[in-house]
Order: sequence, then structure tokens, then C-alpha cells
Amino acid sequence: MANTMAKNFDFKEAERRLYQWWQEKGWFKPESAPADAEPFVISMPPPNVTGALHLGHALFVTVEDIMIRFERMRGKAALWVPGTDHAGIATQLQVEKMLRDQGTSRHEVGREEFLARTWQWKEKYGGAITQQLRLLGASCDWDRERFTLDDQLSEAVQEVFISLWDQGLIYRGTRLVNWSPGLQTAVSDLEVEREEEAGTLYFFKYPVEGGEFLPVATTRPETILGDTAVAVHPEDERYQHLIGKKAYVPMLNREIPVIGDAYVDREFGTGALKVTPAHDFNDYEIARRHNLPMINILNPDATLNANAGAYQGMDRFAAREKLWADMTDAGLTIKTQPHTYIIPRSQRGGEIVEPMLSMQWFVKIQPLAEKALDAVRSGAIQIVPERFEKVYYHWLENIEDWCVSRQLWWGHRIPAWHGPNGEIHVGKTPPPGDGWKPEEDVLDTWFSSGLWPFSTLGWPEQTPDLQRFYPTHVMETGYDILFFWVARMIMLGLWFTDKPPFHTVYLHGLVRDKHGRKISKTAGNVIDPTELIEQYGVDPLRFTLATGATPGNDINMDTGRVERNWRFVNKIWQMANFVTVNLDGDVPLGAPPPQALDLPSRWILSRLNRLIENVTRLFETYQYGEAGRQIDDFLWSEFADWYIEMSKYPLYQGNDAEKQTARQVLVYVLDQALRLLHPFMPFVTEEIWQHIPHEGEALIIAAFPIADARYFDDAAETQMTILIDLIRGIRNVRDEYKVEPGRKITAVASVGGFGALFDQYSYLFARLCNVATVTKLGAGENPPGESASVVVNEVTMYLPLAEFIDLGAECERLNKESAKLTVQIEKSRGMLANEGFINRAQPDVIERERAKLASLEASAAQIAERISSMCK
RNA sequence: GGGCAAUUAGCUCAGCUGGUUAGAGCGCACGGUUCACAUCCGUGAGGUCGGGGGUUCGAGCCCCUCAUUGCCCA
Repeated sequence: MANTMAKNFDFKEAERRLYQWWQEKGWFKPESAPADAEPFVISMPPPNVTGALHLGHALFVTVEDIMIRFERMRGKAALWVPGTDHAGIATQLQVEKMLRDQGTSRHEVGREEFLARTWQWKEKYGGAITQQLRLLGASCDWDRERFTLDDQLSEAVQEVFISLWDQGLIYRGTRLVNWSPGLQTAVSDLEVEREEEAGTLYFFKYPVEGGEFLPVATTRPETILGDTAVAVHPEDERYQHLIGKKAYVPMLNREIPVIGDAYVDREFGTGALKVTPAHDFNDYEIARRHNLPMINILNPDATLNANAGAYQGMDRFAAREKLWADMTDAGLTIKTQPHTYIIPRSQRGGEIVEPMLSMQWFVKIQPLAEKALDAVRSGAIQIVPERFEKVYYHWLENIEDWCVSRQLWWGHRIPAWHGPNGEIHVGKTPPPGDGWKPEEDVLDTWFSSGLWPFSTLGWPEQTPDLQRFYPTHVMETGYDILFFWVARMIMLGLWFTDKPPFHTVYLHGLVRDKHGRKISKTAGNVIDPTELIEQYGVDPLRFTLATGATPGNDINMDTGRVERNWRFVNKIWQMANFVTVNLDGDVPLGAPPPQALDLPSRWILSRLNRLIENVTRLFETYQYGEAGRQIDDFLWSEFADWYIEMSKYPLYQGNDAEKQTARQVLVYVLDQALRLLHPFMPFVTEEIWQHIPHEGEALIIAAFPIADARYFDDAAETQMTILIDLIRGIRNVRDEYKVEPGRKITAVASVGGFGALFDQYSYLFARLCNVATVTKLGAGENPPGESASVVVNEVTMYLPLAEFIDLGAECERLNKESAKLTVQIEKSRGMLANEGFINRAQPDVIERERAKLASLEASAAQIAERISSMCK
């Protein structure tokens, strides 16, 4: 069954071969589990079709694949639904850029042709990202891959829109929205980033009837042209006499009122506020309170329109300068001063977004938000880590209606029709009669992705997939799209399916560079995952991402860790190599019964079963990083460093039965560890598993280990710890005294209560610290004179090293050791003498403390004796 | 202005519901070609767990406060 392994793991070859094999075998599909298996479903956050693989993808694929592979191995019908998002704005921008490079534009080619070209572009480049996800080992069901613009998903979008309209939850109206002049579309609040920037505060005089002037300050002078009032605080003694009078818009001489409104901050600027309802959110509110007119002064491209009088046609920034210059000439300006204020910029492209009045479609979101709040409050949906629940509540409790229309071409066209007399009809087809024109706007890209968990499973049709796999289970994604996406999925899912779309939201952080800086092209710190995969293979990258992150926290990507984990992969490979070359014929699978085992085997199986228990618990609580670290530690620091080394005795010197038992344990432990590790490092584990004796076709569908309490063995762990500590102590002494590593030495042991342990296992010292013979010190015998001693628990090992030892140095060493013990003993005695501790601490904690103290005291006594007999 | 994180070894990070002598990797120092692995093995140095106060028998972990950094919301 076992076969010879190559000297090293050829990850490039194996990754391709294994992935293809798994997929061809259908193991990525839930149908590979028994028909009555419990489902476990994750909807993959669909990457943008425009996307190129970055570390963020690598992170989410790693975490979700771990979840999926774990549950698959636990026998569930694991389904991971992949797909891509049409990403309205992002994609349209890319295609527009392509057209620009070709010397044309979207307006030149027209809507129909533009869409045709975008589809072509999508066919050509849209597959790239999903191909790259395969490189990461993503075990998703590609037969169920979806795209947000697929016919069926578009059906779902229309269904939802129309039904929201029928329920009165969608309205169309002229409202103040964030307008992106470059893209010439409205964008939602979430798509606007606000940041402090250096600017200028302009002070000027507002002429008021009767020849007075009201001083006003503004950061955007061009908006003066759209002013419909000047506001002062009603209690402001400087200005309250002006309330109710007429003011005149500079350069336009348009007549507007001076109003009183408590919103005005008397401390800021001059204490008087110009009100531009069509281009400022606060002013908009003021205008609504006072029934002021709203004058839009901007065209869609942010040039000024006819309302701007002489400034019509100028760009907004040019108009700002020109108007200010003209006002200066007219004697209306006072001064300018540097001023830091908050600038709204588009999340895409970074241009300054203008608040602008425009006709848009909105979703009345409060009723949906209520349900979404309840779902988390009631625990029907759990957010990991929990602290994000607060963030979620805050956003939903203060939510504003959702502007869902976009003046783009690439996206789901709003299913509405404009009648000849300005009527609106919402529906998939126009009503009977002539003159109905389709709505031009498309929907916000998040509208369709908000349906993702159920639209990908066939909704609104009651498909078998929808019935079996919905609701899904875990939504794993980045905390940066909690509002954009997660909250909307919850709202729409609850509203349209009456079920939470998933029971758990697991949020991961952002991948940053080694020093915690955001990764960006301009910072020059881009880390390309494909390069790392090329160099080290994908397993080390996955392991690094999985073990380097805790839920909700950003992860700093240190490629040094990838390299280290590449060495870990090699290390596992070499362990497997050791195991396989030492096989001879068939070996029984499974672990031998505990009573048939020697101490090292009882120990490693005890450790293994504790590991299994821990890893399972950690997986179930989403603590993947800790789980990975524990497996790593077990394999390298326990299995390889100690068990494999110790197994060489039975393997090389034992009788047939001993050899066979050792082989069986080696194979069993390796097999179990590979199973634990498989979700993290699918390729190397599968490849090795195929080389060791095993039952079943593939590791990917092998059963996840279950801890067997019969193998928990405290006594074996205690005894092995003593042996290990003694060996370490002896190595330490050898190193300190510069005894050549090749030199065999002898030891005399005072064994305390561990006589039987030494009778059976003192042979271990030969190979592990080159102590050729260990002699037990008989009762009443004196220890050797010129020797170093290593003390652990009740055991002292004397190493007669006359030629190496300087008595003074040895005494110093012992005194140091003794002092260390004294500190610990005092602390421990103090605890045990403390009534509060004895009365209140858990009994097992007290018991552990007593055992510790006993061991420390035993060691201290022996060292003290040694010192008194040897040192003056 | 409100909120949330983070602050642990030179660097990057773990540390679960408070309970052994606070851990790992990298880096560093010293030493190693013995039959799985030099992509390795052994040994070691290195931390007043950001400061201060508190709760507790017991605090890296809980509470208060301050500082620094980052993020979210307004």
C-alpha cells in the first residue's frame, strides 16, 4: 500500500493534479455526501469580475475553505457556492477606459453597443479571477457558479424590486443625493469617503435690504449662486434684527430671506450661514423646515447651469475663483483664511462628490431594518467577533433610505416604464398601449448581491437546492462590507424568505503589509499572492493566513512566515518519508489498544487525542489560528522531535511485535494529524496521505478525527515530561561544559519513586543525549564525586565528567538553579498558605499547585544535598 | 463629537470562560555531516505584558483613568 516518496514535495505538480482529481471525482459537491447528510452551506462573497487575485481573496478563500473542508470531513453535505459580481461602477470604468484607449467613448458607441462590449470584456477577463481562486485550493462547487447578471439572478432582482414597489417600499423622488460628476451617477452614502483636508474659508458680505451687510463664511463660494436664504441664530443679538428682512444673492441680486434657525453655530465663521438647499445636506434640512425653494446650479458633469447666470457652463472650481474675483471687484469680499474641513470623495476614483438634487429611486428601508435588528438581537444571527454587533445595531438604528438607482449602463435595469403622460409603471414588461419608455437607470450593485444567498440557489423558484441548502450557515467576509453587503443580505433575506440567510456572520480583517500599512500600489508594498504561491506553494500561504489572523482583526502579512511554513510543509513531508521507509508489508490501521503500548506511544496518543479535542473545540468556536498553531506544535515539537526519535528503538532494535506496534502508531498518528491539518493545507496532506497506508479513497473525504478518551493518559504524560526534562537538562549540561556532541558519557541516577520508569526506559538516553549507560544509584550508595547533576522532580542524574568540570562552576550552576527553585517554592507555599486561595480556588487548581510544590521541593532538596556535599 | 480596536521579546504575532515558571516564528549567539529532514538538529540570550489606579485569594486577561496608534460613525 505504501509507496516510495520523492525526496521533496513537488507542490507545483501536486497542486494542479490533486485539484483536478478532487473536482473530477465530484468531492466539491454536496452530492458526494450521503443523501440524508446534514447540509453545511457557505455563499462565497462574489469577487468583482474585474478583479485580479490579491491577498484579501487568499484570506477569505482560506478561511471559508477551512470551514467547508472541516464540515465535509465531518460528514456533512458541504456546499460552497462560488460566483462573481458584475460590480457596476468598477466594471463600467474599466470598459470605459478600454474604449478611451481605442479612441472612442461609451456615449459615442451608445448604450446597446457599450453593453455588448462589456459582455465581451466580461467573457474574456471575467474568468481570470475564478481561475485564480482554484489556485488557492478552493473546494467550491463550480457547477453551481453564478454571476449576478445571470438570467435567473436578474429575475430574482426584478422580482424583489417589483414586490418592494407593490408593498409601497420603493419610491421615486427628487432628493438630495451624493453625485459623482466623473461617473455622472448618484452614489450612496456608503460609497462616499469623508476626510479632513486643507482648504480655505471665504468671508464675504451678504447685502441686506436697508443697506446693511451680513457677514457670512463659506468653504464653497460657488454655491452662493444657489443660496435661497441666509440663516442666523434666533438668539444672536448681533443679527436677530435682520431676521425677516430681504437679502440679495451676490452677483445675481436674487432676493432671498434672512431666517432664524437654531441649527446655526454662532461660534463658527461669522455666525451667519448661507443656505444652499440643493447642494448641502444640512442646508437641505433647514430648507425643508422653512419651506425654502431649492435651486440646483449644477449640471451632471458639475459645470454650472443656467441658474448660475453669467457663470453658466463654467466648471465648479473655475466658477469658484471667478465668482470670488467678481465679488472682490464688487467690494463684497472680506477675507480668506486657511481652513481644514471635511471633503467628501468618491470611493471610486477619489473625485469630490457634490450633494445635488436629483430624481432617484429609493427603498424605504426602516421596516426591513427592524427585522434585521431583531434577528441579531434575538441571537438568530450571531456575529463573530461579537463586538461588531454593536456597530451593526448603530448603523441599522440610524439608517437612511437607500438610494438604489445609478445612472450607469452596466447593471440590472430598473424594471420600470415611463408613460407618455409621465406615469410610472413598475413591472417586467410595459403596460399595454403606446409610448411607454423603459427606465434608463440601473440598480446599485449591492442590490443584487444582497440577494446572493438565496438567488444563487434558485430563488424565487422553489428549487430543490433552495429547499435543501437555504438558509445557508456561515457568511464569512470582511468587516469592511458589513453595511454594504452583510446588513443588506440580512434585511432582504428576512424580508423575502422569512428566514435569516445564515446563522453566523464571521468577519475577517484586512490584509496589510508586514508593518501594518495598507497595501497599495502607490505605497509600493503590494504583495502578489500568485508570486508567493509560485515560490512556496499554496499550502504555506494558506497556513500563514489562517494562523496569522484572529477574527475581526487585521493581519500583517510577513512573507517570512510564508517561508517558515514552507519549511513546515517540508518537515511534514520528511516525517511522512520517515514513516513510509520504515514500513515493511502491511500494517494494521487504527491505534493498538492502550495496554499494548510502551510509554512513548501511550504519551503520543494521549497528546494526539488531546489535540483532537482542542482542535475540534477551536474549530467550532471559529478559532482557526489557534487550532493551526496547536497542530503545528504537535507535529513538529512532539511527534517529530520526540516520538519519531524514540520510535527508532523499537524500529531498529525491537522484536517483530515491537516493530509492528511502532509502525502502527506512527502511521496512525500521522494519519490523524494529516486529517486535522487538511483543512489548512489541503495539498501536502492529501499527497502524503496517498503515500501512507489508509482506508478510503481520499483525505478530502476522510472522516475528521474524534477524540478517544481511552487514550488520555496523565501518568504517561507526567513520566514522559520527566524523561524529556532530564534529557534536555543533560543536553544543556553537555553544552555548557563543552562536552563534544559525539562523546558518549555515562550517568548515575537517583530515581526516587521512578524506579520502574528507569528500569524500562533508561535506554532512551543513549540516542537522545548520548548517555551510553545509566546506572541506578542503590540505597545508601554515594553519588559519584566530580560530577554535574541534573535534577527533575524526584530524580537526580549525576554525570561524572571529571575532566570537564570545574567544581566552582558546577557549584555556581547549582546555586543558580537552587535560587530559581527557591523563588518558585516560596511563591507556591505562599499561595497554599493563603486561606483565601484554599477556600475559594477550584479544587483541581489547588491540587495542581500541591503537586507542583512537591516536585519543586523534591528537586530543591536534592540540589541542597548536592551543594552541601560538594561545595564548601 | 460618539464608538470600537490595538499597545506582550529586536521584528511579526498567539495567549480560549482570570489559575503551573507569559509562548511561537523570524532574527541573534554558540555548537552539530549519526542511517526522515542542513528546507535540518541541539543549547542559549532576550519581556517591570503602554503608564497609573482599582476589583480579586490570585490580573497579560476584569473595571476606571491617561497616553499613543489605527479604524468606523457623525
